[in-house]
Amino acid sequence: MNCVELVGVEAGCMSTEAAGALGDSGATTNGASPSGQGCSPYFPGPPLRMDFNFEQSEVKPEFDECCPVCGDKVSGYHYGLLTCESCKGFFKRTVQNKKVYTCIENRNCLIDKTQRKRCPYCRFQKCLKVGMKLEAVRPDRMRGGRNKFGPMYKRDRALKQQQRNRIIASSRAVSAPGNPDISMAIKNIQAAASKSTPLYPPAAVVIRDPMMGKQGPIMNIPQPTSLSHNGYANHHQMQPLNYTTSAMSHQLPTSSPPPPSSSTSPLLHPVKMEPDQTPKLIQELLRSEPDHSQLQAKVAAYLQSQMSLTAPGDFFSMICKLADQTLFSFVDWARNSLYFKELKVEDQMKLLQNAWSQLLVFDHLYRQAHHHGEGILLITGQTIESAMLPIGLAAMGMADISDQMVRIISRMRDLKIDHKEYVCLKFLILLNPDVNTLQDKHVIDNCQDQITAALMDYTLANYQGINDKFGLMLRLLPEIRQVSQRGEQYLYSRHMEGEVPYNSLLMEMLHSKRK
DNA sequence: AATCAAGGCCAT
DNA sequence: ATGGCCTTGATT
Repeated sequence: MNCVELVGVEAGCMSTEAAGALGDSGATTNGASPSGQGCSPYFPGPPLRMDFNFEQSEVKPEFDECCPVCGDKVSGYHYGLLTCESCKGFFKRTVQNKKVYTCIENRNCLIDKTQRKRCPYCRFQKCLKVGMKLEAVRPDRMRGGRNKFGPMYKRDRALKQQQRNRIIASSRAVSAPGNPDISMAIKNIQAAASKSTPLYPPAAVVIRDPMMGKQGPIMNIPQPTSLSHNGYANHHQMQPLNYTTSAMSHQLPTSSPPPPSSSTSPLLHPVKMEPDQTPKLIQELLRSEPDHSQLQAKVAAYLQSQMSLTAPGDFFSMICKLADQTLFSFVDWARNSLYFKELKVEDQMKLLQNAWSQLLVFDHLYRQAHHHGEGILLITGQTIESAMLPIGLAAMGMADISDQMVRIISRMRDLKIDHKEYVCLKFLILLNPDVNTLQDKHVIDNCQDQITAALMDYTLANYQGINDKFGLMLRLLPEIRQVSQRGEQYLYSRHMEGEVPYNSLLMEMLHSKRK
């Protein structure tokens, strides 16, 4: 069919058949190989088999998490929780030798893998903060055996496994034939999700800012915005949503992706250009875009259902829930999109774990770049008053990130990044061949090259007026990455203070950590 | 016998 | 002082 599939077939399916034949003759019955390598089959067809394999390979990967102290790779449970080997040793030495450290700075040093040696004071404080147990260090230094924390470790393991299963279950629900609706999966996961189908958006969706007290709402009902002339425009009529008619009536029927041309092979090397100057590959990529109005309605409905369950004024929790739902939509998009859906599940997981926060940031910034009204535009179509923005972000300790985002938004506006370019960049963020230990790195390399080539052709053909638009666009990506990493760090610190809603895909991703 | 979280060792 | 690897021994 296409390049990706062909590669996949060569690399995987053939060997699978061979393995199957071997299995019958009695070599290794059911995949005695520990972590799905060459013998992990690749099925371009039914996603069910992929999920099956996913479960198999995901039996006990406990240690793919990161150390809550420094972010390094965990080596097991140590003194109460999963930590890395070095923080285990550090904690042991500190307690055994009754060390007393002092901080030369302000007792708030950043502790990560590279800087953990810099300030033992802050490192030890962080150990205690994340919950390492002094009592687990033995006064008598007795070796071996078990301590009273054994059962706790066991419970924690079971809990983590449960969470994984839920994520897997939701993924399966999404990919199950006849049920392409991720919101169903979401509802299964979210314990408190409302059963009713709320109307969108209710007449008075108002979130009050904790900092503002009673002064006023900061989140308003959307007004018809300038969205209609950019890529977010939608060509949709959703009957139940008559509330939005005023906004909808402004929507132009967009240049919907041209009818699926009979030649379904977008991946041929020479970039084919249609009369409208859009490479065929980009047209294919556009087809996996979610319907924006449906997505907007879903997220808004979910958010509304959560309003009553969230403490009034808990601005941060609502934003987390919003991000969580957006994340689900990205996972859904990825799983159904060109290239990605053909990858091995292990690689899919790694790519998503690498890209999730960048996708959230990029999507958010792109939305702002095309929003010319007041305030911040949310995925739900609601806006947050801009007057609140600096205060809100500063209150959340994100003032510096906010500055950087404003600069990126302004550059995106200058570059006039359009929807097709947005889609390409999304793929480029997701299909990052530099992610560690990818099984099919070469395939992803190839995808990256093709999309890059198509994007360059498109941009050169359509934006001759903007000097080096292509290059400048690509240079946005490292900055987006930087913002997303700082965002992750921030989220992690809030999580440690117990302020982030638990059991979310957001947290699952945050903890999945790569490297 | 296997597991795995304690403590110990030692090159860096 | 650090941190990767080794040894130990109660629990399963």
